[in-house]
Amino acid sequence: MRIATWNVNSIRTRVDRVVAFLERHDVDVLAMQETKCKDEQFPLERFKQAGYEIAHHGLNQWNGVAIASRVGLNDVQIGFEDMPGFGDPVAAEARAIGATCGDVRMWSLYVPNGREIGHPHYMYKLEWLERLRLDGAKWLAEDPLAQIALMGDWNIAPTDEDVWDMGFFEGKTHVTPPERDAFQAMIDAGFSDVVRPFTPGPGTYTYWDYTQLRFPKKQGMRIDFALCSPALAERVEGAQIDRDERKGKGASDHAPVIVDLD
DNA sequence: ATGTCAGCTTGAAGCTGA
Repeated sequence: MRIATWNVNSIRTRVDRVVAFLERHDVDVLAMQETKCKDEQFPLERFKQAGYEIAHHGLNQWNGVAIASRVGLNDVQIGFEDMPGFGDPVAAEARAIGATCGDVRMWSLYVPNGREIGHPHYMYKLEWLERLRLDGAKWLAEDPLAQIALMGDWNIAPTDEDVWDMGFFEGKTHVTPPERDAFQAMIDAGFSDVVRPFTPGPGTYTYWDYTQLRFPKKQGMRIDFALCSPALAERVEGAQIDRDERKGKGASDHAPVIVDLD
């Protein structure tokens, strides 16, 4: 089985590219982030024609997460237990959706950006990650053999190798110790980065800012991850980052990350 | 931050978010 994750940065703008990607790579399950639309605006029919079912959660033009599957799509869950909200009034955002696809419990996750160090959104990001970790640890405690894939845009570069220039990120989010600690806590809870062994760095990224010619200059960040439970990690046979999808007109600023399971 | 995007408001250009 082949699973993947991709921050598509608007599914309505990107649907042609996304469906072509699924077919080109023969992907069974895709976790999408930043669909940027409400449920009724999601281009369901295009996926259906290609043979995929969709579970989508979108509340407005911000965030939005989805799972496309051609191997079943069951027990859909919107958000996780005690997932923090944001805003005034505080409300849950469309940042997490889970579904069982074949024998894998898939999650599409869009971790809050954080905006600036010390910003309320930064505190929200850390709290969101902590609650996700607690829920994830609980799933594994309940079933140590659970096959769980936490797929998504984590908005964290876990090591200095994961950004093009640490100097540039001084005083910025995505690289701060509290964010990195929160990411490491997911690893310590039992979810491992199954892509890195197949895509070593330095210079291996999944995201390049649209501005300043970051992509042609190879100035990116590695912030999109597939974190797998122990039982699922054992099944991983390969992984790749499809950098080609960042090329050309109409590209998302993120590249898809693909994982092969036995 | 924005030599870039995307979506919304609104009726051409400004705002938010990334």
